[in-house]
Amino acid sequence: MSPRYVDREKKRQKIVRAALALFSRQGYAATSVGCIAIEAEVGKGTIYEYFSTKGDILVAAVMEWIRKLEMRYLKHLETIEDPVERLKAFVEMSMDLVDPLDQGTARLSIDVLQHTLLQSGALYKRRHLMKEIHTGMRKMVINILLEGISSGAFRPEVAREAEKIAINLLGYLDGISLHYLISENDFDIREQIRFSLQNVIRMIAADPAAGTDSVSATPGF
Amino acid sequence: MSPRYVDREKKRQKIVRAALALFSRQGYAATSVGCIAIEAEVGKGTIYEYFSTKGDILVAAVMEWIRKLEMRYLKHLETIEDPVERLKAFVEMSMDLVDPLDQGTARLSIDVLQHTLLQSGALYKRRHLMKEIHTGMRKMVINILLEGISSGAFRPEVAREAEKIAINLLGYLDGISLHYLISENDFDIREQIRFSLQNVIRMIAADPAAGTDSVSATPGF
DNA sequence: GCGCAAACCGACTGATGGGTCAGTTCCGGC
DNA sequence: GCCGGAACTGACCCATCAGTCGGTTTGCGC
Repeated sequence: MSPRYVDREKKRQKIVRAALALFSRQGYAATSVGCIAIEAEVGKGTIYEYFSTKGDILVAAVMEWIRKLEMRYLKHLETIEDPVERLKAFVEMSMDLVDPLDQGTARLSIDVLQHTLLQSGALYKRRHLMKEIHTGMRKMVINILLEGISSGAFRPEVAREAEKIAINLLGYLDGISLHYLISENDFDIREQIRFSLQNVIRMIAADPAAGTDSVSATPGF
Repeated sequence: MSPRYVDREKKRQKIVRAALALFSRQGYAATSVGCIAIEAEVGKGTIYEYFSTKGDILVAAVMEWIRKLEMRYLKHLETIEDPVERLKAFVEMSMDLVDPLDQGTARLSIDVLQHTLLQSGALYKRRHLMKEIHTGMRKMVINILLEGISSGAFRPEVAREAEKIAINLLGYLDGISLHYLISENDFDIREQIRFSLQNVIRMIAADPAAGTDSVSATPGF
């Protein structure tokens, strides 16, 4: 009575990773459980030893994806001292997700949206997870702002509006990225974001000149 | 030899409307052609007298949806003279699509995104249509800006950046709306947009006081 | 009222794919 | 070496649904 040993957590990971790869390549709907099994090099039945429904695989895959992204953000940001540069870095990382036109990110995002908003979606009953992710990102931005205030880089009054600024910034980044994906190369997303960020920084910076190079008096969003 | 007469265009409309209602209520994937037939009060076979695939129905429904939206925008905007008010009205209309938490709009938008971005999507081969829609909206905003400049409400330098401003504004509106739908009531979208718009207006207005009520010196996005 | 073709219909088909389960393999302990 | 049970497997089951097709209804012209 000593059963065969196997690192279940590791195998689970393998399945999740395979699923994530396929979801981002083909989308959730177009990926069958059989496909995932092949990609993960296990039998289809085995999948169901680790997950009870296809939807559960999606949930696990999405959490894995987000977790990695967050780690990347945090790791990169903590190497940067200057608050203004930090804010720029944050924005740039978001851009990097889509700018070398990466439809994988888009496909994942859209599947997440769909399954969060549809009653029949796999994430619908776990909307709180999505909320928490947003809250996490929001806190990241708020932190940058508050630390910028502490260091004197941003104006103290910013504190009062930090949350609003964060919410708007995150909304903007997602929105412009989506539009970019649809419009393909119709506009230069980096220039758009630079333009926008420049204005944000000019508004929140203690030193009005902080708005980087070529600070024309151009108005902006 | 005189066949039975029927207003094909009208019946087609009926099907499209039924489909649109169901798509916005349940999403495209969860809506079967049989369902559409019932909602439209026709036989399933009849549907295929008017459309050759389910995807074609989606295309028609989306175009109908957008057409109506655009009409509503144009009709409402032309009643407003003042450029600042016009810009505000434009933004407010966008908000009205989601604020009394309307997930129908979201479901439609997401289906559109999905089918535009996925190779297997019904709109993939007609991405140009989606682009054109974006271009149309963009032109609407640019027009407001340019007319505002003509009338002296906005600063002349705005002209140079009008397109960038429009692109960013539209991206922002879509993004913040999506976040709002996911976060449910986590933030006050109207306040967020008011905050953002206030700053935009302050930047582009010729008269710095145009930024409406309570123009604190708060920075913003 | 009759002929005819357009319009309509819903039962049927074929394919797809999520989920199951009976059987097999594997491994550690004795 | 053989027992037990966990781990694994893929053929199978079954629900769903897009799309088809043979048959029916409708209403205009004569």
